[in-house]
Amino acid sequence: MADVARLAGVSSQTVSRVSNGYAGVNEETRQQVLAAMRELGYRPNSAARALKRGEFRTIGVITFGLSTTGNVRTLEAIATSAAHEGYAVTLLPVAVPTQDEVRGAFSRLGELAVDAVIVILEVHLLDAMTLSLPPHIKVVVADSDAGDRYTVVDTDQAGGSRDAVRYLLDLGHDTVWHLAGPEESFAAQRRADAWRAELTGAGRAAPPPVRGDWSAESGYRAGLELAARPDCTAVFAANDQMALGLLRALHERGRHVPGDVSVIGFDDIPEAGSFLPPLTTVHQDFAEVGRRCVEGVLRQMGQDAPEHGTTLVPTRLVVRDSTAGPRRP
Amino acid sequence: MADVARLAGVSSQTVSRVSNGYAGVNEETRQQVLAAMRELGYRPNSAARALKRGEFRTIGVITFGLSTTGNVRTLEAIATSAAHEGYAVTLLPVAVPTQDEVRGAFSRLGELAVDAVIVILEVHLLDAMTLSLPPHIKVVVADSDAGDRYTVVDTDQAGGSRDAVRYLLDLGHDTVWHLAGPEESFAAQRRADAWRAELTGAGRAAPPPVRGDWSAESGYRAGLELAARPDCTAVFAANDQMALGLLRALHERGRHVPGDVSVIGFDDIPEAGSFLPPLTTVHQDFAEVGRRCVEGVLRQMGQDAPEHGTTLVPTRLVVRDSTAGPRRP
DNA sequence: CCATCAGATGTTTACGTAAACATAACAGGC
DNA sequence: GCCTGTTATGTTTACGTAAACATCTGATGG
Repeated sequence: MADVARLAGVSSQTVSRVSNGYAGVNEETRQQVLAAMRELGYRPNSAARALKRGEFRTIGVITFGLSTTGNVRTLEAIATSAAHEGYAVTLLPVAVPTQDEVRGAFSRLGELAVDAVIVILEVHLLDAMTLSLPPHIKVVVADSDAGDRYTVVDTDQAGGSRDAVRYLLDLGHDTVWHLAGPEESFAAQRRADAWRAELTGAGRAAPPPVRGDWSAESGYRAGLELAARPDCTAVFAANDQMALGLLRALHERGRHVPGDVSVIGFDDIPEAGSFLPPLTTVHQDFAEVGRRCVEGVLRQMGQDAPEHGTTLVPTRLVVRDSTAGPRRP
Repeated sequence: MADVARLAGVSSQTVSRVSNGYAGVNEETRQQVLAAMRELGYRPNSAARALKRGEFRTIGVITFGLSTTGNVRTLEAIATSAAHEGYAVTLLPVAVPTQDEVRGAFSRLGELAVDAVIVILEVHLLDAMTLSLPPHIKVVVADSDAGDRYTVVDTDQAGGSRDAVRYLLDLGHDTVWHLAGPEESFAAQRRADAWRAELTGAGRAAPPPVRGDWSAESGYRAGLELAARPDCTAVFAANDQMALGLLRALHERGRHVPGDVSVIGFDDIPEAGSFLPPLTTVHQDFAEVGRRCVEGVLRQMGQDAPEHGTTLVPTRLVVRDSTAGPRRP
């Protein structure tokens, strides 16, 4: 900066003003400074800036694995929104979802150049580490429940699930089976609860849910069980990957979809429309979730006190070819 | 830091020494300083550190969309390896893959707190922007060709493709059709070239390739074309998503897989084993690619001059149920 | 018994920037 | 003609850290 100032024949402060787009700089001077910057290939040093301004213009994102579609799409939206607001995004991967690992991520975070954090993690992993966060850092939690402690942004898991169940009931099925996600998952929990609530509300008996771990493979195994039950004519799978495995199992066992069994998934991954048959599923607006996370974080940065409360992003049922009315004898 | 020093009754320099794990500090003093740190909730300020040390311990990753499986898995591996080496990862998403967008990302990068960059992008988007990078920043390019200018880490696209084609030929097919990726993609190009080379090498005629855009939907459309050709008994799809669409098209047209048509994909996405039928595919070791990217970047940071040259990560053919010998009349 | 040296700690300084304050030049009003 | 206010620019300082250098203490050996 000093070099630029010297070359342009001005003070370093004027260079700073130009570099920050300050108003009160003579146009002629401004051009000279800009020319000097170009000539010397000047780049403002962001460390010095951060030091001086006391903020990094960076948001940290803690997430467990980028393996699940949802996390990735949310992350992408976060990165895009953040970039749009002039913020960078720093990634904090948590290798294994244990308390220790999460604690480690949070403590690394403590010495990281970050103004705020967005957490995409199951809440039960989050409990212990609240304290270890530097107090001025703002937090938003995605896809979890902690509305009493943090700002939370989440897909309307319950609404989407109820829509799915109701759609199947409206088609004439007596009841709807559920291929649930892993027990530890809050999202899985919510989807299962809503499924049960909707059935109960309609006066139907809820069959025992079958549990998977989100993977297509686990959906296949669960599907083999379900295929063996002739009274199973409709299944609500907690995500599309498991639905894929389910479709394979049903196919192998000669149960036709949607003739014999209707299947609905959750997420609407890009491939869902190319399954055999194309999958009816609950569309999640991950982009919106990401956007609102960034929004929440920025809003908090404008204030002094943290917020709490939950924002729900609505879902939409996408009807394709894996659902039909039951075959009546 | 000054507060900690005061409370512990030492100089700030000693605090710095403790905070950096320097050897020559009396154990007793050390404990006092640590106690003071705890009491005051001291966190080293990373901006000041970066300013003083002249490095950020951060790697930037420029990538177009996180939509494609490969990019994400590579990114994940990069983040994990980097964390392991004490580096953070900053994400620079490129919204639309145009020269302008990429140029924008690179210029944002210029003022970003980053020591090195890993670029996961098709090279043809990269050409113009070489200059705009601050000279001291190290670059590694993944999944692209620029071995003459940068360090490149890539999957052995050619090897994997040749394996796939040879496997199909060995099963007895006369030739292998190709469902190619988009023209602009370097990876697609390489896979197509290798496919053609292997066929030619075996003295077979290469049928005209059908082009998709990586999406399952495009694979479906291409599949409808291929299904109409009775002489098509084996297809090598440039990725698993397109293979999925292809399977659907073949199924709809009553062409049995693998009875009538054999299909091989590329990537080995987690769902590939749950396709109908489970997909034979070329496994890519994304984790290894990511690891080597980080390694390459760190190696360069130890040196003054940039490197160039290409590292290839081998692939592995995973045989499942979508391939078989041709049905001989 | 003193020179020498190693270990432990303190002092000074600089990293690059921008806020706060200071200065200079000039225009307009009385 | 002088005071006031505005605009453009310069000077000083502090952000939090760590390298370089300085100092102090006590031990060792000739």
